[in-house]
Amino acid sequence: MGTPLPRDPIADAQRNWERHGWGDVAAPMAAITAIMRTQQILLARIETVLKPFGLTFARYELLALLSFARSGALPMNKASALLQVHPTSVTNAVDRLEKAALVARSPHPTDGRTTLIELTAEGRTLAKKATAALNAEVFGKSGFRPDDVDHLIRVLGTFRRDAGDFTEE
Amino acid sequence: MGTPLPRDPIADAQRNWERHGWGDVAAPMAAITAIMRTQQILLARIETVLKPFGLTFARYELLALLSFARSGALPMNKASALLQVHPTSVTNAVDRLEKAALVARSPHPTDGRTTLIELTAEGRTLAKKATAALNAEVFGKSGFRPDDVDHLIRVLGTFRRDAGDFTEE
DNA sequence: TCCAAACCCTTGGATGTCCTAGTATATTGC
DNA sequence: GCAATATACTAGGACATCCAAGGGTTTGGA
Repeated sequence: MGTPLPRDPIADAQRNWERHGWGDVAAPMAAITAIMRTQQILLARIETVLKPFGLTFARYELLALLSFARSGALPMNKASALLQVHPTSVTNAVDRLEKAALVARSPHPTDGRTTLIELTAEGRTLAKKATAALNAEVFGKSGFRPDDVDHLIRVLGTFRRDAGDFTEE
Repeated sequence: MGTPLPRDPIADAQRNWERHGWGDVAAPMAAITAIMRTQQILLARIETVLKPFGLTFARYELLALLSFARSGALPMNKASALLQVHPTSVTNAVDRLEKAALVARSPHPTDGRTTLIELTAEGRTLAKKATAALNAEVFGKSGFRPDDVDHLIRVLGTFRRDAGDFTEE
């Protein structure tokens, strides 16, 4: 957003940590801070691409998830688990997507507690277009070298498994 | 975050991308999604550690930044630039920190447009304690292997530089 | 059978981030 | 010197995320 800084603020922070005698954790601190900032940059790029479609990243993720569901519908709690966000965030996203006629709520046939979310034809079309845009403008231009991409997937995959995201492998 | 999933949802998404003929961008998509999720996990850990201090990550970052400033005070716009967040986010954070008597606003001596933020004694003490807690509970237990930490710092550093965060190096 | 515990979704509140103005102060150019 | 432009902060609104709490539904043990 603003002008580029003359120096890397995270490298400066790492030096500050070392200068204060926290050298043993300065590097992980820098790595974690870098992850936070990278996420911010990537999210901004994604939101920029999605804006013309009237979508935010949260809503896009839900549309994309539904578009890959075999039956075309998912229970809210399943979506919450797969997207790894709080159930209330799904409620919020579905409210807005439903208002835009991109998804529809329907009662679960056998479990009265559960609500199913289903893509409308319009929602499926928009998901396809938005995905094409993201692939072309963000994922296809990530700026990461292919080996770095593989390394990120491996390292962050291990981290997420250890953090309790999933148990496989 | 509920129970761990049986399978890695990001690996599943990558397979879905490949199945739909987007194999050329499936890996970057997975890496970027993993960064988003990792950030979410790390932020949750950080917020958990900071909660007993009555701090959020945004407010902690500001306190930490001020505690490293030589003069002990920084203009708001400088803080905004160094933290790489929107000026209104700094206004928001300062409002709350000021209400908690951890920082104080003061007019800039020569530039009437500028407001300086300064740590109070209380703020400086709290920043020190919060940093110690974060070092012990989060940065010291990141779960990343030392070589992976170095790799992350390097790869994400390049990414941030290319994204226009800074110009050095 | 029946009631307590577990589960699912929604509402309301707190935070944070950004954007778009709007106000006030500085700086620049004629 | 004064008007036009630039800069700094704040106000209000849109979104997203989480937590706590509430109401409806199902399940399972006494």
